[in-house]
Amino acid sequence: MNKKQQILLAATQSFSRYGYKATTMDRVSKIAQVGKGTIYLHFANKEELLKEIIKELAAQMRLAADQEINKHATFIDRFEAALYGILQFQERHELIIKLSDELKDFRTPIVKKVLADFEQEICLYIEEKVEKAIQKQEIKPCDPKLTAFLMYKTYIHLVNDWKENHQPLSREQVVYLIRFYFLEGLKPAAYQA
Amino acid sequence: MNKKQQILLAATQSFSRYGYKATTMDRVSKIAQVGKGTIYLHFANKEELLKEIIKELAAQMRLAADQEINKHATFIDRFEAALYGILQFQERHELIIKLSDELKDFRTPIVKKVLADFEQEICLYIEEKVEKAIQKQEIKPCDPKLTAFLMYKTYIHLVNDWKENHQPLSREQVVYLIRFYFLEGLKPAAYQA
DNA sequence: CTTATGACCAGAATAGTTTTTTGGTCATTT
DNA sequence: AAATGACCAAAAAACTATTCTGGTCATAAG
Repeated sequence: MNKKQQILLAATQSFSRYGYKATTMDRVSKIAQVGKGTIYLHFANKEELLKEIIKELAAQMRLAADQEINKHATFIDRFEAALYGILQFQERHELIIKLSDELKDFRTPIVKKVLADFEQEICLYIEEKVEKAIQKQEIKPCDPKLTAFLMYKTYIHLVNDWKENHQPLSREQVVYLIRFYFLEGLKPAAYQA
Repeated sequence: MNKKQQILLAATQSFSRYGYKATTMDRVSKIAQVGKGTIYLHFANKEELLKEIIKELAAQMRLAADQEINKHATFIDRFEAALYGILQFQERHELIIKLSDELKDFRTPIVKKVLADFEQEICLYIEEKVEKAIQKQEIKPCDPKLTAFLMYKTYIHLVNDWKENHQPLSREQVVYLIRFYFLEGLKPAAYQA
């Protein structure tokens, strides 16, 4: 029964473990215990299969963040809560990390496009929240698109890039640091006046 | 006469225009109007030639930044001035940009290493300045290494990555934005108390 | 004797060719 | 109507032949 779910699960597994290129449709059908032709009853092609998985992942992250957000009143608390919500997805992130690594080794245009879409999806989400916060005067006026872009990139740097040459940061540290740099700023209180 | 300078100039030119891989030692010797063997009297090999060029570039940037810094009294002014100083290097940056692009297309370990060294060089420089500023209590206490890392990355994002999908930012905008996000923070004045 | 050179060579990169793999189809089965 | 897997064209990989290039060094110039 529900063959489509089996296929999605199998594909997610294989993409996460072996990457896009090294995942064959044959293998997916084997893992899903489904005829290869069956995959094509549900997905137009390999690219669409990956796209759908990523789309679902983005939707789930959005949902997780929104749920956390609703528990808090002030922007700063909501901001931290949303970050926590997203950071819970550790295993799900593995797919994204695997695809990012793949992009460094091979030049697979499909993977590049899918990841770019994912990035834009997340940035748009952050952008929405930033816009609302500006309207409510919970943060200073700023370019929401640019702010979202920098927040996302900073998040990636703290979670992924920093650990390449240094001790990796804990979830708590990441949340603290983003709050510290984006909300508080480095200027000491004495200078504020 | 001063053959070493001729070689450095020729190599810089060719590396900037064609990248590391596509620059042949033959071509460098031709441009420098020097026998190929002569290059090897001054540089151990192709890698060392690039390294030396990058090292000099880093030193020049450091000097430019320091000179600007000395003209200003407060950390914020010095910070902006140093950024301006570095941003003046437009043409010099072309070498770095070319090498960065090359890294995306081919997997040349030497280029990767050289660029990583360059990045670390700049981060170390920023780190020094941040440390001093903390000591003088011109900015809040923070991890200097991490702060330098984020500042550098943010700078690169604003100057390079942002323009891939958006209108490029002017020098003035970049300086303003780094100041805005790193020093001021998004938290509005009302929240400060 | 010191400095400079470019013909030369081994190994790397590239181009060309053959073989294998794989995304996607569709006639057949369930 | 839903599912399958043998099948095929096209892409990737493996292999080979050819060209290119970093680095050397015997020789030349100063």
